[in-house]
Amino acid sequence: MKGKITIRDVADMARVSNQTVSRVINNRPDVAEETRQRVWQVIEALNYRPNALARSLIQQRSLTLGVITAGLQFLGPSQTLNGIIRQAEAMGYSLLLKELPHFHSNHSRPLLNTLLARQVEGIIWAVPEIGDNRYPIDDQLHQVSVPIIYLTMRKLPGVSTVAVDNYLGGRMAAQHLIDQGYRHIAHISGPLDWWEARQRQWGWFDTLREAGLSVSEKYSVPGDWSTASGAQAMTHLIGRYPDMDAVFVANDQMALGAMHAAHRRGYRIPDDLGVVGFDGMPEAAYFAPPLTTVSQDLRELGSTAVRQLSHAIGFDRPDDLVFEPGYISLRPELYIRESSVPNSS
Amino acid sequence: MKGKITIRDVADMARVSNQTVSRVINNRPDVAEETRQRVWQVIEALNYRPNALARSLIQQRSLTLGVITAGLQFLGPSQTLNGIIRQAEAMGYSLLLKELPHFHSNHSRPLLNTLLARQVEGIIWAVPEIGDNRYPIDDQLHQVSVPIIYLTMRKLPGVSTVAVDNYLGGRMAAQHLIDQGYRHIAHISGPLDWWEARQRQWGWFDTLREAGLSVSEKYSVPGDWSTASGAQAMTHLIGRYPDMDAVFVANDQMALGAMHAAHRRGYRIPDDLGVVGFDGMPEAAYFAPPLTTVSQDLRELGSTAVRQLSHAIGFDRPDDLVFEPGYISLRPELYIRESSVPNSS
DNA sequence: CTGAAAGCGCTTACAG
DNA sequence: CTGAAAGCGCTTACAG
Repeated sequence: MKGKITIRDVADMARVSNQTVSRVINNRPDVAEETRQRVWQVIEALNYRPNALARSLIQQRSLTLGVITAGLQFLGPSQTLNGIIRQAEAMGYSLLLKELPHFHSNHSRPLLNTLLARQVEGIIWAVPEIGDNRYPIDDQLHQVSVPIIYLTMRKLPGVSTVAVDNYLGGRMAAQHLIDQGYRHIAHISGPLDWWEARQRQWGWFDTLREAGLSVSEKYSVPGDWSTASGAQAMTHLIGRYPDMDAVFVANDQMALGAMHAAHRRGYRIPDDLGVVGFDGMPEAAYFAPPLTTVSQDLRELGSTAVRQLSHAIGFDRPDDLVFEPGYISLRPELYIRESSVPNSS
Repeated sequence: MKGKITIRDVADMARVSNQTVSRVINNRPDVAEETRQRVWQVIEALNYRPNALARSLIQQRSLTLGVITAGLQFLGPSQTLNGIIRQAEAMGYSLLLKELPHFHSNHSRPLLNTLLARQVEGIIWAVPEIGDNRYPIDDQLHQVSVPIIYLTMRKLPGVSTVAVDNYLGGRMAAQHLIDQGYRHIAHISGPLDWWEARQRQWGWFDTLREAGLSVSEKYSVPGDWSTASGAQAMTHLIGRYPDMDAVFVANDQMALGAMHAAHRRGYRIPDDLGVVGFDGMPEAAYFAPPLTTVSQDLRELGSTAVRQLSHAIGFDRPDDLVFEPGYISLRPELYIRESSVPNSS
């Protein structure tokens, strides 16, 4: 460790007091031009960098946001983080990042405490709602003195949440398959302790039922989001549901596995079997065949969360405005490709 | 903002001095058991959380690492970040995350300054080396008072770097295709201003030349890493290199696009055309056909970087040991699948 | 236009 | 075992 240069060193060398240096680095107007110049020269000569910790301490403002994420090795969480960090930098916030050891972890307390100890001005809880992994947070929510924005979970009163409308996405997928003439539409879901997985499943279920098509929970087989599990689920479905002529798969990766397994069993896609995925990963346009998918804009999800959080923090908000917690729902979009458009139709 | 509880509030309420509270929260032994209990009770009652900023200021220790990344929306950077954060949390470090607006950006200076102002103890430069995007950092390296670990770039004296051996990976891919009996092996590279792309290309080139096979820069077409560009590059190659019987593609996503385009042009994979990718993304095992690929462990890359950085910082290092900057090379691994194993061989 | 004093919320010697 | 004093590196009133 080299001895750090402090504001005192600059002040001494420029023969002014430290608060004149402070005025210079904060671009205050009330400094003689000649003094300003001299101070800047010393700052550059010494390569002085003001200590942001000291500044935060006195200003009671850290300009830092905390993010708690999970499963960063997967596409979704990292897309979301990408959106968060972009928007945060654009708004002048730094990001303190924490990751849960795994999706189901309910050891979020120490992570939350670390963030709060470091005086973050707000927190984004970017962990999908799975089972009761959110309870520890709800539990201590009333003890947390900074605003929290939740991502991707169900509506709760008094809580700010941003989420993609997964139920609508499920409906869009199912409706599209119906429109294309498919009548026996199965589902490969995500793990059913995931809120997102259940929403997509319900969208599929409700749409089929409302259309008067035969539908049953038996026609829905869960995977674990992985390509391998999609292949396995498809094999189960083939055994269980011989009439099946289409399948809505809850993410693109499982859809890839499902198409792979169906192909090996002699199904031609889309003629024997229509397939729709979920997520809109760019590679899906190059699967064999190109995959129809319900696209969700997770980067938009992330940046929306940061904007909401900034409002909730309120430094940029007029004093007479009050932040109202609310639920923001993002609309997914259907990308239609070969996998769901039979040649005969 | 609720009025924050400070150590003074706890001290007053527990009728002790603030340094006794300090002793309790830092688990110092020299506190009477009865006092300790009383203080803890007050801490819990007031839900007191020590301010980490104040602590860092006096202890001259932030327990924070800075990470500069780019392109988090892509698989590679987010895998690497995943490895970094895991290891950082395991070692008790928090992470301050910054992202360059795009890969080529050379506006890294403000990001670096923000990190240093916040007193990070070390920095991981997790940006691939592209063109001269590293120069701004090299430029001010001598002014930076904390250790930096670079990821994924060429060897430089006096600089600590961790990288996958991309040259070796290129060699492994080419050698494997030769071993499988292919003789006219083309290459789809990444953008050639990327160091990684050039390394993989050279590995391919050298291996073919050493094997006495015909090889030329003309047989190498660059893509931009995207699936779409892989398809396009393959179309070019088909026109340019009619004898081609195999291709080494510099990442799995372009390999997907390349297989897609080749398939449309009537090539059967692997019999008419052998294909090897790079990265080892899990989905590659489910491509049509399953893709042989050179796998790189980017999470290992990230965690290795954190371990190195921790050594360089030196709080856990005996005083008589000196940290020697060095170059750590990670070995990739070949996953052999259908796309490169002709049925006739 | 500039500086002496006080303080943000902690920890580190130093007394007793 | 416990507390009064000093200080980490800044900024914020307050004088002049």
